[in-house]
Amino acid sequence: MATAPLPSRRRGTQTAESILDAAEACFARKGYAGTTLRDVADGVGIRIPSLYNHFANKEALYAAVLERGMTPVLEMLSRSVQQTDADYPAPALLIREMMELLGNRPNLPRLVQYELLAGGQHLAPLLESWLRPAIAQSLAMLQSTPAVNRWKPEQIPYLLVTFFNIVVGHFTTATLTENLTGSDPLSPTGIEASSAFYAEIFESLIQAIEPPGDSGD
Amino acid sequence: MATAPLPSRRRGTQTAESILDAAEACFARKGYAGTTLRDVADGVGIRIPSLYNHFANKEALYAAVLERGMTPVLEMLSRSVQQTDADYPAPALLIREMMELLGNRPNLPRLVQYELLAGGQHLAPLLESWLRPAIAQSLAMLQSTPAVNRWKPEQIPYLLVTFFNIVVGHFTTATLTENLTGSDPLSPTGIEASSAFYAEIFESLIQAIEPPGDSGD
Amino acid sequence: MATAPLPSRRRGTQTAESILDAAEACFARKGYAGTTLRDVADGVGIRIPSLYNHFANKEALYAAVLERGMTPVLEMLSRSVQQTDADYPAPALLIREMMELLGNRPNLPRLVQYELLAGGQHLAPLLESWLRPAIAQSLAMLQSTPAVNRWKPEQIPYLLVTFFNIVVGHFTTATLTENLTGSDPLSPTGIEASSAFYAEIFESLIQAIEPPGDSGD
Amino acid sequence: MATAPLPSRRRGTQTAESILDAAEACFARKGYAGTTLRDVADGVGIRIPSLYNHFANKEALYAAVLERGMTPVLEMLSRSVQQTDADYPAPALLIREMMELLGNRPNLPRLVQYELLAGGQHLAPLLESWLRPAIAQSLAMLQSTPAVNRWKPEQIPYLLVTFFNIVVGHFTTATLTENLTGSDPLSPTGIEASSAFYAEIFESLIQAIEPPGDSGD
DNA sequence: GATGAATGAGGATTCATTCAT
DNA sequence: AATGAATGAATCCTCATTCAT
Repeated sequence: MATAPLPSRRRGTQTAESILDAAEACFARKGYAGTTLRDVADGVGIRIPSLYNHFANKEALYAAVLERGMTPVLEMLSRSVQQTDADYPAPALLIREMMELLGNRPNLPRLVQYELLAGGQHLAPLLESWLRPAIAQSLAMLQSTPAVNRWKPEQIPYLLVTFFNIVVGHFTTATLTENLTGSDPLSPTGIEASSAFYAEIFESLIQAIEPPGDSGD
Repeated sequence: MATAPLPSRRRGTQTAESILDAAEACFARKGYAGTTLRDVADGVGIRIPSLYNHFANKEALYAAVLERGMTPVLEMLSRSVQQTDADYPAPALLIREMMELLGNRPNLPRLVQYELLAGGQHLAPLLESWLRPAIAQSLAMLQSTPAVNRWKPEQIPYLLVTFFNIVVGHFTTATLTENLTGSDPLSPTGIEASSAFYAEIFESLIQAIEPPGDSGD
Repeated sequence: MATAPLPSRRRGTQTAESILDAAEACFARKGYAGTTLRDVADGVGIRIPSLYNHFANKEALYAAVLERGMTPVLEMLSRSVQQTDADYPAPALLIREMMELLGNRPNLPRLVQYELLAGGQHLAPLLESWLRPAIAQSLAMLQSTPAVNRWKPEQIPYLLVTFFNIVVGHFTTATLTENLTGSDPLSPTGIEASSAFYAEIFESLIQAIEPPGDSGD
Repeated sequence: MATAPLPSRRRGTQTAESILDAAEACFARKGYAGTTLRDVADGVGIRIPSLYNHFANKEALYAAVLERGMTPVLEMLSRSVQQTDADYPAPALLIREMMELLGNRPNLPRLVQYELLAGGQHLAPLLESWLRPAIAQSLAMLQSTPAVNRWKPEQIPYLLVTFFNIVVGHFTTATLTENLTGSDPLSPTGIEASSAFYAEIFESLIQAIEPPGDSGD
């Protein structure tokens, strides 16, 4: 009875959600220009004009996909940054969490990569409200680690970008990687192994460097 | 005088080259689906049908762009790998060389990224003949470094992918990076600085790790 | 009032029918290759893309035209054949009926002739389900006429083809004929006169032949 | 030595002839609209612009094909008509000769059929100078046969058209016929058999009709 | 909320033709 | 005589969008 007619508000919302699902898959797979509203409508099982009952146009649909997809990512980022109070393993932990999140939503990194290639115009507003402060704090955090004696301050942003590229690239180069290793880097196992690997790299990079001349080789 | 009459055959070849130039820029900027033959033709300054005097269709043009663009990269890779006989700093050197090459052809990494997102179907044949053996030797090379005691054999491919992502990502996230740092990462200075940075990271990662403590576990 | 709002579904169906009408005229006049979708759209009074709301593509439109046009012809043929039980004047009657039918749909013979010249690929499926059995029975019928002592069994199919050619050719050579006779062979009068003529020819050909040596020539 | 370099005049003529050959095949197979200059050039083994060294344009090429093809047919017709002085079996003989000629040039009937469907505009000038008088005499000839008591004068032209359709149709319905009989109606055997068949029909039709039983009408 | 129908704009591709070489 | 290159015009078709139902 509770599920019977479904308050039409809810049903509408559900349709919109289905559209977002289908659209996310399409945009992630083929990019904005490569995706047609027919692709999306077919994915939902409705006709094209129905899409316009839920989204103003293709552009708005794309923006909605991006926003819905980015929200959990940005939330995690800001949350992770705010708990800097914890001792220090946050960075590596963040990478693991991010990898896990993206592993469950593998469309997102592709979406982001396409968006970046396209100029990132749609990402800007989202980043403006979320990532900006997150990055600021992230920088602060990084500067409080031992790495501070290793990397010059102006290199810190590059360190961030580097890890962004590693993590996002993990998903966008999946076919290539699979071709190389023979195992699927997007499978739970692959995600697990590689997130450990990336975390280790990260930790290694924020270690203080051995003062050269010590016991060295 | 040297350029005066231009042995007619030459003119055709030059047109084809101009088309490749324009097409490379378009495909790199907007991807395959987002690029219009009108875009390309306008870039060359000819009419659309003229494109068909030089390339069978959009697809063939794209393939030609990719091949022409990838050739120097693949050549460098294979060359670099073959000179493994040299002592050992090859890896870091390779990164610097690659960054320099890509810095002069910033379309290439974008082209590759778009292509990877699209499934890499067109990259496959190119990689098959060049990168495959290069990678094999590259693995061998890596395994002859001190890192061998640090990374498990099955992690080595991931190390490669990681650096691929770092280097390619440097170019595809350029706008984002610029937004973050305020300076253009694609300028000669930016390329110089970041290639040093990435090389340092790389060297750091293939260092033998300090046995934590000393006698280790 | 009867034509006022038109139950929307009806409107679509009617458009499709108008398209078929226009397309039939075009294809009959200029053949498949010579017909452009612009011709058809102009004939209907709609824009070209609207055609695609009703037919998948030019090819499908052509197939639909052919099928719609051939159906009454094939139905008549099979009907006519089935009533073979009647005494015997069926053949001549069939020719008259066919001439009358085609006289009212003079596009059809031209359509068929164009199609045959093109290889008859689209006619095959239609003929397969209708004409095949019809021809079988037609042969049986012919063999039960006095002509049986005149034409060898293997000539019977040629007799059929001959009449096919006479009837179809009547329409496709109309301009030539008119040029020759000065009167329109496609006018009701022309159809009437020539169908009598062809029927007489047919009857004459299925008469038993005079045993040569009778009353001489 | 006589065949060595081939006086360039001759060579040019030969190319033109090759073009006509290829064009004839193309036009016969696919009609005017369905034939592209690329088809023709490919058939000859030259490039498209070279066609223009021999024929002003597609239209002129088509006219030349038609004229070259029709000439022997029209010559035979006029020759055949002129020898009416011979007793009388001319008609049946004409059919046999025509079938033999067309059997060796099976492109011609298809060419003519396409041309008729297209309106016969290009055939008109040819017919004007040849067929017109031929037909006049042909009518006279027919009227001097026993059939004169059978067919009304105004039916005579239809008799001619009928045989035109039978003969031309034999070639244009070849695929259909083959499908029906299992043997190729365009093979030497098929031509031989069917031309005998058509001749017999013709003779039968120009016989005086047997006054059915009584003393006639 | 859903959809059949219509359409302006545009997209890849073909075609006949021209021209310089 | 032959042809590579260029191109205006057209062709088939797709796309995003609108609107009446």
